[in-house]
Amino acid sequence: MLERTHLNLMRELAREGSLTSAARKLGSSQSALSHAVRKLEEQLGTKLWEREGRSLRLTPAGAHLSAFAQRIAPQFEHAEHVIAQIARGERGTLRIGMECHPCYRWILRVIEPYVRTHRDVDLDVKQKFQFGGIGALFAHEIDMLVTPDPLRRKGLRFEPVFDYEQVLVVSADHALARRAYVVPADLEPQTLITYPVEVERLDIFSQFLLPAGCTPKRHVTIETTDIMLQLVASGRGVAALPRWLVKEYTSTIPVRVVRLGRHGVAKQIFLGTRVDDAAVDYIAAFIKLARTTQGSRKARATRG
Amino acid sequence: MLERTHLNLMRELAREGSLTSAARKLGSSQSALSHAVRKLEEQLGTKLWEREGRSLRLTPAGAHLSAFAQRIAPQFEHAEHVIAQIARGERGTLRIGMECHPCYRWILRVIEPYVRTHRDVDLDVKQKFQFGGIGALFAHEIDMLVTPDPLRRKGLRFEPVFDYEQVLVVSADHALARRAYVVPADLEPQTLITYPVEVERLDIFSQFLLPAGCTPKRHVTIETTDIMLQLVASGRGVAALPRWLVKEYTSTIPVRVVRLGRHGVAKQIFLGTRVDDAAVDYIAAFIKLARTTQGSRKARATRG
DNA sequence: ATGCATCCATGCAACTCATTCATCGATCGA
DNA sequence: TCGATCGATGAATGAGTTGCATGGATGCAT
Repeated sequence: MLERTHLNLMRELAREGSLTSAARKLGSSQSALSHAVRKLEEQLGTKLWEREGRSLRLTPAGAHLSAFAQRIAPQFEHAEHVIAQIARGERGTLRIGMECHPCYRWILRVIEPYVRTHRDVDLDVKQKFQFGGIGALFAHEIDMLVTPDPLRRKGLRFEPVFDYEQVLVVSADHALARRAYVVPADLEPQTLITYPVEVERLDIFSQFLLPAGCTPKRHVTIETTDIMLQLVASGRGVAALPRWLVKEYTSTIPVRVVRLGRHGVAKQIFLGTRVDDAAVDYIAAFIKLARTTQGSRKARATRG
Repeated sequence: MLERTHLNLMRELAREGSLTSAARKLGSSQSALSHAVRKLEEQLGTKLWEREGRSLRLTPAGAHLSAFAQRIAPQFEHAEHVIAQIARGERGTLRIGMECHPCYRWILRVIEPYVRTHRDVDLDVKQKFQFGGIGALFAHEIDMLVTPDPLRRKGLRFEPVFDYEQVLVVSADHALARRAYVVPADLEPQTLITYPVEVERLDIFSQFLLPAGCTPKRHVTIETTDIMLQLVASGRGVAALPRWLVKEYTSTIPVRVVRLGRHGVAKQIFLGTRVDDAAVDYIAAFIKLARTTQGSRKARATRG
């Protein structure tokens, strides 16, 4: 069978033109190479070199094999290099999973500087998981889960990277627009607009309305943040979104934000990873970058 | 060092998902594969597979290596296949060298059907040689020499494949146009047009004029047959060309051909090859095809 | 023409390395 | 809980590779 050693042999022999010098280059003996060529020729059933005086000349079959070696051998070397990089955690694929709509928008702020400094890391962002984000993490379907709901499990690690406040969004001329804060009962006559996910995963329900036993008059769902805010601005309903996310739109869409409850609804974004990957450089680097990115814990601390 | 066996191992292991079944496919034992994986992992300095219950899962490094194997292993198989074809003479590169202008035109007739039946043979036609056609043949610069001047040398074989007659070409209204044949002295008042090669290689000189001690009034050279015949047609001179070659133009250019001497000047085209290559199928096939191609010996024999 | 340096080929001995066998622990399904 | 199956491991075996010594061939220089 054609082996890699044969490729190196053919390549060096073609380059040097003699067994003796090729042997020197390959750190072997002339005899070993002579034996090797002979054996390979027997295996392939054809001469590869024709003895020409006291040097060698490639046969057509040898020329083909030599060209093959010239093309393939460097790929082996490159593959070994890349695998060494992966082994050192300098290169890899970071597959990020999202479990909340606003997370996507936030993670872009981290990804942008990350891809500039980690050119050898391929990024892959997924949003749908058959068995939920945690399951995808366990099944190695993704390497990092961006979520506001950490679920402590053995083998996983969740790191808070971003504190934010979930607020109510209303139109500029809404009756609640000038209130310091709203209470759950204030939302009972309202139409509530949310992303189309299970109610249990909506903070406005799980952390605000349901504990008080309240429900809005109507509940409609919208995929995109843009359109959601357009509807809110036109007075068609109210929504609950991260304060920082709404801030990105207030210059173009006339909406106001109001605190949910006297003390507000505090949220965090967590990055979930497998503890096995704690030593992987480029994953640790992403978490570190996320922590120090604008709008993260640190930035907010200086603001508060 | 990453070897081809490792490629097959990774490929089969990734496909089968278990050492045991991969071992069956590879005709080896589970133990051998286990040892091999372990050793490879030590060499590369990284895990390639993570034990998952009682099956295996690829690590990032393993996934990369597996993808590499998936890409490269088939190329090895293809290379072995091609080399086997070359060994059987079913595939190769036929480098043909030309030593005369009309040869090129004639060889096209042979090449055309040849490339249709020998799709695995690359053809290469060259016309300039540092040390002459014979030298190029010896130096393996070409594999076949098309020439009217065979030079018997040890290690070379020349096969006549085409008989033709060299004739004088004159304009339709030329004084010599109606002669049955011309003698050397007839050309002394003429302007002779030839290809731009050494006089020794021009049959009209070496086989007709020089033996009789004659020279034409003027001697001019032209690269292309087309223009040469145009000049002849306009009465600017006479030329000596193969009869079959002129015949290809007579329907478009008004010229006449006249025999050179009472018995004509007979010529042959030879295919020269190295005797070492006599067993190479596709070279032998070319010679055989050349012999039976229209306008060759056989065809001429039927013509009488 | 002759000697010398250099090249490749080859036989044999030594050794390296991959493979196998036998066995163990772990896991999964019945 | 038992049995089947999977991968891991250690020791022994043997095939295959390597190196040494040597011989024959070739080309260059004297």
